[in-house]
Amino acid sequence: MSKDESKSKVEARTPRGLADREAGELAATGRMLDVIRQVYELYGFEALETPAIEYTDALGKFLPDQDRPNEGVFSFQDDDEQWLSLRYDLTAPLARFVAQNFDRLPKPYRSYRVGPVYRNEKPGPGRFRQFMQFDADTVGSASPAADAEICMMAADAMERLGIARGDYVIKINSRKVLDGVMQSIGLSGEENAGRRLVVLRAIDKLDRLGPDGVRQLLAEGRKDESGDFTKGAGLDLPAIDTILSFSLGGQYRDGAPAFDLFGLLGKSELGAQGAEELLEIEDLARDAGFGPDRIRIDPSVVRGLEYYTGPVFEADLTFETRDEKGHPVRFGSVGGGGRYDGLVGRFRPENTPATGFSIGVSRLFAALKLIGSPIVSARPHIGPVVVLVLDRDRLADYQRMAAQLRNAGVAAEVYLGAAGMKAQMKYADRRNSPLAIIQGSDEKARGEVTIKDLVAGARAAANIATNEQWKALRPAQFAIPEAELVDQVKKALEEQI
RNA sequence: GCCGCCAUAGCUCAGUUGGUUAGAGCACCAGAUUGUGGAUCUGGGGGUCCCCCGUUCGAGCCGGGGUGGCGGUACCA
Repeated sequence: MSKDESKSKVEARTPRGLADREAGELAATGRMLDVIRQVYELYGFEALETPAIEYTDALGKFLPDQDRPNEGVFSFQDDDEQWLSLRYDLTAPLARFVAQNFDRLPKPYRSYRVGPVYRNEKPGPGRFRQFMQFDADTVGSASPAADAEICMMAADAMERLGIARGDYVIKINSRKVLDGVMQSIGLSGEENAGRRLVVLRAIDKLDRLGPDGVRQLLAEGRKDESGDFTKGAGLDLPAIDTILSFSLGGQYRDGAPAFDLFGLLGKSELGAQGAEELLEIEDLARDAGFGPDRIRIDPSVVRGLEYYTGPVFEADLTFETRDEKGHPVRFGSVGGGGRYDGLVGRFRPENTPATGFSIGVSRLFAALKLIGSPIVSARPHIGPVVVLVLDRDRLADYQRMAAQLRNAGVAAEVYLGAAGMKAQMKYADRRNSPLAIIQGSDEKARGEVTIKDLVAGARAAANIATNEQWKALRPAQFAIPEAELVDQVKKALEEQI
């Protein structure tokens, strides 16, 4: 290759924030998704798939500036000049689908969907620009029973995935209650919308920053250890105490909240209504056997800020793990959701109530790995049986052997290439093949085939010290009559398990 | 977005005050071994020292700017 050519070669690389996933992880993820799917279908939810690309306005985003993609969203223009975007969640496309097919769908419409979503933002540890979500939603029911059902389903899914009771909790809160609390400290009305956002964000950080950090964020602001300053909400002391006592009051005594929900919300009709809905969800769950060890009210849950209108949920893993510095740290959220009564209404004359829950698939996957759930345990991917090519002019015979094995349901391939036998064995090894099929001229003359058990062979190799021994032993291989190939291969495969 | 750290072979890293043709281990390929995965030995392939500009007789090394990666923080539908 000339220098010029090497200079013009393309560098093989993945775009930042995107990753390849290989056979082992795909299989493990697939098993995990199957378990969730089974749970959701038990609850009567049906599958739905929508495209990864939607019209930008259907996703609820404003049009991007000319030739500049919208903040956080991958967007581009179709040849009819309409703006398209890659979906950034699975809820907005569902709202579009329901609105488009409103008359023929049963109401309430229960459905689930799983797939990649895309966000055009800075990737971070465990954060990618393409990642998988698993959503379930009920559209067309305003009843707290629909919310309770979603929460119970999420709890069941956690347990079926091998997360022990007590190691997870579905926390519920209500946007109405949060708004009610803010009304009670005088933060109502349009003019305070910005400060309400700051307060909500501050509450959301209770987990990570603790009460003191949140106190700073509710007051003037907080400087983090990198020196960056986050401007606070500028509340006065009594208001801060109200927010904190509310948010911290989540501990339970004898199954009842340890704080006076209604007392606090006495001044707010909206807040009282939200609280009643929350208690009803909790009652419904409890009657169905889901106690506060699994589903409980937690006033510190905030979730996203954009479209939730009532109850919000969060699936939290409560067991402790250790970060790279050895500090104990809780795993935290693996999913969340809530009621979004306004989303479908963007497309239709009247609002349609809806509630849903979304699982962050890769985060949950990481959690299952951490607790050693067998569902995601790494099982080495078993490759095909490899038929070695010793005599180049007998390729047809080797192909016939592989075909016989495949017809009997055994994954098999003929070695492709002109390499020597040693290289072929190395190849089979790298493929993690269970068996190699060998028929050179010696075997052919006797009407035989040699089957080499690569798993047993590897085990035997560990005890062989010298090259002479290695040569002499030829471990874990045996000759069989050619006609018995399929039966003997199947037998050898069964013995490996 | 803001703050910090880093960038030399596929991977992990050496590389002297700035001085010839930039090295090691691992990995990869081949031979030793007529037809056998491991071990051992021998050999081989593989580099825009992230990019550009500058300083210098001379830059992997010094200076400026950029890009990329990592970490923190903010945002998170």
